[in-house]
Amino acid sequence: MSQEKTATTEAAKPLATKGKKVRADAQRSTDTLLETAKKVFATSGVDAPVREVAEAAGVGIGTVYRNFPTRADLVAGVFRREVDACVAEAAELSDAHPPCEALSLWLHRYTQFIATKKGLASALHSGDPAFATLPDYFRENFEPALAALLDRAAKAGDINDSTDPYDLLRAIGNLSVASGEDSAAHIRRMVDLLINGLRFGAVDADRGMATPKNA
Amino acid sequence: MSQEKTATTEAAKPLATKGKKVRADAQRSTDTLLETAKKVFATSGVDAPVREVAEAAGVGIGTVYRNFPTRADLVAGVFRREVDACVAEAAELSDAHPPCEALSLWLHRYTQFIATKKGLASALHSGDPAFATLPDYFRENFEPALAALLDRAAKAGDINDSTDPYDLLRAIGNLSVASGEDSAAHIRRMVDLLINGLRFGAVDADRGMATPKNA
DNA sequence: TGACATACGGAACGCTGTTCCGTATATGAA
DNA sequence: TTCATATACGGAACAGCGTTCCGTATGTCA
Repeated sequence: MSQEKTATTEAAKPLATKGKKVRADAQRSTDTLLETAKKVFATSGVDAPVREVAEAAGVGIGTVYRNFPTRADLVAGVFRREVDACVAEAAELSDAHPPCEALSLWLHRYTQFIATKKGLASALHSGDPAFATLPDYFRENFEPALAALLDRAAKAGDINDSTDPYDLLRAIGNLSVASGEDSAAHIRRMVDLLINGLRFGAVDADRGMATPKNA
Repeated sequence: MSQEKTATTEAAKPLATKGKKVRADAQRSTDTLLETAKKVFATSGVDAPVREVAEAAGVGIGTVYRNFPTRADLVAGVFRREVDACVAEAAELSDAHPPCEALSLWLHRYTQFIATKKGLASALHSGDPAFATLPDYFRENFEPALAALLDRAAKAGDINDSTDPYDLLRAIGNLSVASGEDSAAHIRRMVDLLINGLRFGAVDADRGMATPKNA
């Protein structure tokens, strides 16, 4: 999404960032690296060699490691940026659509966000310390956003309120790593199935399924 | 599950196996390697070095590569074996329980099967040719098994028949890679939610949800 | 028993991530 | 502006990985 907008997201900081002053060239390197890494990862996958990112960014390998202690830190930095972007869209949709529609719309949008991060899925659970804070970051940003959407829909009587936002976040996130011929359609169907699950027993139940019943 | 039973599953063959005769020691190496690799992967993760498997199996590295052209082939071989085991259980459960119960039971069993293969999830979509046939193998074995379970439950009027077995297989498989503090409970809840989705609009709908509505 | 195809073992290769350190540069004081 | 110094940069070098290669050992069949 978007162009380059000289991204200065504060969340993308991998290092401690302990109040100290950062030299201008270092800051520039960090930004360039995040920007470049995002593209390289999109092109060659998250397994792309660090050297490839370094070369694409026009910096030496030492510079990469000075700004990101570990390869995983670089990956995590890129990830954080994209989380920010997706969360922002949640608020926008919530403002622009009716409760249940906004919920459905964002859930499917979130689905696409995750789909571009299949390679990360396994890394997240690899025990690498650089990824340790990612689940928290993920949750702290996504959960409130989804909670708001769910809340509106529940208050409107469209869904029952027995499902935890974080549960749904994880479930759809996991669902969205699916790939294959018709993965996009598959994911859409499964998310709709989950939404039907939410509507099962709701005040206004049976008002219509999320998608046509038959193929 | 099970002990060692000198496993001779025919499905675990990575090579072409073109009718030719195989020397006894080679056959033994293949079996030992699969057996050992399974344990090593369970202990050190699927990322365990090939050398570690070789050492644990008491063979040289060259032997591993003679029996499994690629590291991925070894991983795939282990995977196939475990698919066989899980599919077998599906039939057993179907014979021993009422339709909807058997379905639910196996779905949760399947969940545990997948949970031990988190590391594989990303590898499957890595484009590695050794994994290319795995999705087919997976589907060819699991789909009929689940289809039978679903069919029984649908005929009993417990669920609607609008959901494709393979869809469900993939969905739950993806759901089951979840990890974290309460991942087991989370997965259980989400599978139940999916099952409720199946029951939404069924002949005997509203006969009771798969799990208590509230926490 | 012998001959030959086959399998075995492990040194060696190329590609990773990562470390190290001499060199270059930004920053703040004079 | 000029200098001193902390900081950042670049890339050679190292360790660990998957994989290849080939001399040696071992089944198999006559």
